Amino acid sequence: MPTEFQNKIYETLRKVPKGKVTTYKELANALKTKAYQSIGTAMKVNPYAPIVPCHRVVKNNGSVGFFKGKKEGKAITEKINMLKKEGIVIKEKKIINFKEKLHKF
DNA sequence: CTCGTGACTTACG
DNA sequence: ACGTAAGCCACGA
Repeated sequence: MPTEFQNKIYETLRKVPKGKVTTYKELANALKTKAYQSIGTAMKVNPYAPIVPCHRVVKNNGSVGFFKGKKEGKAITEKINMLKKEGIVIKEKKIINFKEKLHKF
């Protein structure tokens, strides 16, 4: 059972169009909170896996961060692959033209 | 309620 | 550039 906080995150994150990404910070800013870490935690427990594009959420510096609770391994590669298919260019786990791909609410 | 943890960020040396 | 520390806030125990 997601909390209100998480619900808000998912709702906001769902608005991110395909081919775009967002950051934990922007997300937090949109929610008017500074609990950046809590956002990450919310992703980890994210029960709306396909609906909520948690793979489109990256760190503030453009790093892809993590995915599916795995800190490294092919999960990251899968994430990158998905993003690449959506038009995002990634190099060394960093997004190219990050500022252009960044979606703002 | 308090405490520890965290898919974070920013600042400092 | 890199490591460490501090800060913030939500969540589970």
